[in-house]
Amino acid sequence: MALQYNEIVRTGLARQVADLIRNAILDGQLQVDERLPSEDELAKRFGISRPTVREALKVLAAQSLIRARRGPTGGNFVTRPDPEALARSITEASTLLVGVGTFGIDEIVAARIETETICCRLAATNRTDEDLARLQEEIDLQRDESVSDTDFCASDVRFHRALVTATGNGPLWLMMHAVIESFIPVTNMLIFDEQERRRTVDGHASVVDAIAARDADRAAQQIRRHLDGMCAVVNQALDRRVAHSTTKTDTGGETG
Amino acid sequence: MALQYNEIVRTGLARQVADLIRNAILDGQLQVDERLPSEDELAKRFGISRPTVREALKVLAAQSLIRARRGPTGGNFVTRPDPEALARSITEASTLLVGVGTFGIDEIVAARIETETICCRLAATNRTDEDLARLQEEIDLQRDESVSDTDFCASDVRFHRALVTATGNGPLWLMMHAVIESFIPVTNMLIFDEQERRRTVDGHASVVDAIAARDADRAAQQIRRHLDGMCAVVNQALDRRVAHSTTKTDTGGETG
DNA sequence: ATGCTGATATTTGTCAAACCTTTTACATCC
DNA sequence: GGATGTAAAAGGTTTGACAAATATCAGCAT
Repeated sequence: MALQYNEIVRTGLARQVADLIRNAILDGQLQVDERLPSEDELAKRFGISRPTVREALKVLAAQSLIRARRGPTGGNFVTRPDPEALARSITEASTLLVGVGTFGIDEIVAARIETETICCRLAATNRTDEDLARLQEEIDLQRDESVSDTDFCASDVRFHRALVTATGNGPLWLMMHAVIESFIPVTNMLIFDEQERRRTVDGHASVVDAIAARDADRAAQQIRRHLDGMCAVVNQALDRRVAHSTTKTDTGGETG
Repeated sequence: MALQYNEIVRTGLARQVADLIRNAILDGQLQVDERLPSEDELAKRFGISRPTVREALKVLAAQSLIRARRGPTGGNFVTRPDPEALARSITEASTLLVGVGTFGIDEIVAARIETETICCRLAATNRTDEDLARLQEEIDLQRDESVSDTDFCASDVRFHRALVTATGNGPLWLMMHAVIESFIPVTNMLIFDEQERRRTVDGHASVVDAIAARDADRAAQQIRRHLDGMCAVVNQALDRRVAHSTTKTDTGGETG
């Protein structure tokens, strides 16, 4: 028989084991909260050492697919997928992407305008009174001129988060988290000054007014006006930066 | 002095090390493509053993924050964040969320309608000729009645992916990927039959016509009509399912 | 001089066996 | 019966070694 050159496995053992278990979870062969065999057991079954098994399990734990508990009733268990945990990890990774200049500011602003318009429409329709109170709370905080710029920006993020929550739409909430937690700060960082604070909070207030009245069209119109205004300021800031950097080489991140 | 009950460290060593290195990367203390100290070196510096260091590194590698290479010039390197890799991991996690019934079908459909409307508007404005060709290619494939249902659904996913790409907006592309790769299949699975195929491809064709003409409003209107129609079919399917399950207990997933 | 070959050093990958820590369950004692 | 001790089970960590990959460089033949 001619020699078979295929099927030599070059991926690491830990990686293979992690993939096997992950697929078992994704296929539903392992149910939520089900306990995996003990690490010793897994090592024996796969014919590899326990440290290697542990590396594989750590990978899955890092992806929040399993969690470990010690003790006689302990072990590694399949975790129920958690939107919040996923949102956190998306935010983290997305922040990193933004940090290295993967996206252009113009793209980010455009994405914000479009997606947040949606949120306003849906929020106007589906909001509860608690959602409204939550939004108003942030506006009140933002009107307080004694809060620091840092706190103001944090409140800005919370405001937009509350806006998404008010849509009552889980999938949308998940999608928007990356935007809110990583795109908003990068926008704010670029444009922020004293004067902008008043403009920002006024824009927020108009939006909430429309949402309170359950007027989807007006809410959409208001957030659009707010963000278009912000867009203009961003472009000004970018122009200034370009003007300043004409003499020296541009070290800023570029759109990939 | 009264006994201080505060904070004894309960997190594992591997976890702590992973967090330290992760923060160093996120803070920019470790640049992209920079090499970490060797595993032996890290173990010595942190005062822990190498397998523990490796568990920590595996966690970071699982999050695509670092990659390892062997050999004299090898080591663990900070990776450039990759939108594609992030999109894949979001898709995987999102699929799992959908699988355990975290979201209701109604929510998913609503999110699809709103977000894909955006995509159509932007695609109509920003599309290139290649984008258009890509979209048309999938439509031609979908018109072929000899392709299997599985292939048809795969083409459906590719169509919507091409739609997002045509917007030319990176951040939006990232956000939409979760929708496309995990929300579309779950919708299709529910409603699919022979008759739907014709309706679907006709809807797609109308959308592409409008995008070809760079008519944003018509594109938005067409995708909305397409998805509203789909929504109706979904509701019918759900009603049927409810009718069938009135005798037995409902085992379906609920909105969390 | 040039180009291949092979030794070497470095670094990650894997293994084995043990010990430590946490947690539960059960037995024990007052 | 309730507090307390004890054993067992499981993950957490350590140690030390060897295996595999791979860049570098000396050496050799052309």
